[in-house]
Amino acid sequence: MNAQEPTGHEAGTRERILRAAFQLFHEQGYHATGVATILREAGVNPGSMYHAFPGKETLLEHVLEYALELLGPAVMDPVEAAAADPVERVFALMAQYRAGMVLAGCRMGCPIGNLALEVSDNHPEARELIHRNFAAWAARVRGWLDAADDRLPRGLDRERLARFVLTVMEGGLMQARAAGGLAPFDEAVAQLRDYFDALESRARAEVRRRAPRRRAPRGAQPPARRAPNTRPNKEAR
Amino acid sequence: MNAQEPTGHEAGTRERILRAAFQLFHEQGYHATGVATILREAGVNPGSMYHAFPGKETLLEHVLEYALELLGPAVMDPVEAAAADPVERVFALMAQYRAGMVLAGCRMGCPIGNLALEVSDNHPEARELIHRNFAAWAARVRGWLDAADDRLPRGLDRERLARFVLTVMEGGLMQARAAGGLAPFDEAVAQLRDYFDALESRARAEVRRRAPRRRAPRGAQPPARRAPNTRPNKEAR
DNA sequence: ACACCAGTTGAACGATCGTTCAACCTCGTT
DNA sequence: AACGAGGTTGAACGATCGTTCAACTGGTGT
Repeated sequence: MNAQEPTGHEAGTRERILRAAFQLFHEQGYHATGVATILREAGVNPGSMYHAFPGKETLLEHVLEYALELLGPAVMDPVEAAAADPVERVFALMAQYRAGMVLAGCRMGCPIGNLALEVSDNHPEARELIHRNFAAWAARVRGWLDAADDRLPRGLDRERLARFVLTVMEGGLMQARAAGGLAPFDEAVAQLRDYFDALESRARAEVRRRAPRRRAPRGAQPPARRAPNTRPNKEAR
Repeated sequence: MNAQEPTGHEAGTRERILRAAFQLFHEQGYHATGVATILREAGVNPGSMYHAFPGKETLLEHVLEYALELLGPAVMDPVEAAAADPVERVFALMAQYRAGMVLAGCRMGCPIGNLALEVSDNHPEARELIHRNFAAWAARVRGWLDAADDRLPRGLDRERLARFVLTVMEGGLMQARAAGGLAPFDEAVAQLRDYFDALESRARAEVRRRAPRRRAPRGAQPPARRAPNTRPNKEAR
């Protein structure tokens, strides 16, 4: 498709518009961002933009597709590289969003979450794309939870738990922005950690009940216990 | 201060503007709502509005104060009336927000949460008021959790748990709006219920460890156990 | 040399934005 | 009856909104 990958600072018009719009929508929101600002930031004239995109609404949709493409390489891959343990990856992901908030001075938060509350009601196409972003985010987390299968309770709905992780993160970021500080986010993450500890503890109790006194039942392989203090990253708070 | 309480449909200009603005900000967001729309909905002329409020930004602040005043009588009091058990009040509160979403066709969500992500970055006064709304919300929940003292683990930070409840609700509402359906919200609430069950279970285990075999230690009063299936309201999912 | 066309330019458009203000109405007080 | 104060009226303002379009540029195919 693309002749040369425009990874550097020299990118095509379309890409420059998408980047500028993504950043500005994230910083100020969709309605608060004027087309003129996007054009100035991207160094592009109105005609060029309307040659690439039919209008501002369509631009929003393409920005959301752009965010979906970036989700893996820019968000999830670094987290997987930073933490190997599947459960710790969940909290490394939290730490990464936290770091983004610190860099921005406790502003902005999650670009998708912001747009979700601003435009999803009156814009069906955007709503669908936001939903796809959330779904992709949760699917990646769900993969980690599946990898931690043996440390979680048997009947646990891991898909639901993955979405719950997203729930906690978005809710935590919202309160952090309202408070003007990261304390609410850190506390939400700490509470989530407590919940995960409870889940792992419950799973251990299940195993104990299943194999009560080193008398292994039929076909029960040893549960491959890990060191109890396996927490590579420093806890969020 | 007020000669007669304007509870009925005949209210003063100020009140009508506040109501219309509150509803419209909730439905469409702050930037997407034009002053002209507020005026039309409130049946008021621009001069009158600018006689009551210096401008749109100040109006937003007064709307947030208005929401803070309404939080008790319109949100929390009905929940306390609907459920007596302190923990069930938490989930009755969730059910009330859920009912609001159903009435609105899975739109809108929490008025404060929406504004939190839209304006808190570029509007310090509004940010502070949003923070106060969240704090008041969590304080009320915290009161319930304090009342359930004996059913929760000893060292539990109930203030933090109350904010966590808010976190889960806001995150759940966000995903529900993105999905266009209440399933994500219901699942988030179910997951929160699971967490509360784990907490109550942990508390019971603590009590058991403290009083191992009906041999009460010094100064340990019986923990006043409740019936295990005390769940007056039907669960969210 | 010419046609062609994707892409760019920037002035200009009508609509809507939030806001202003001089005139006006409606009271209670004197 | 005269007055002043609190509140209302609605036309109008400049700024900005998202968008259009005729003219132009640079590169490619023939």
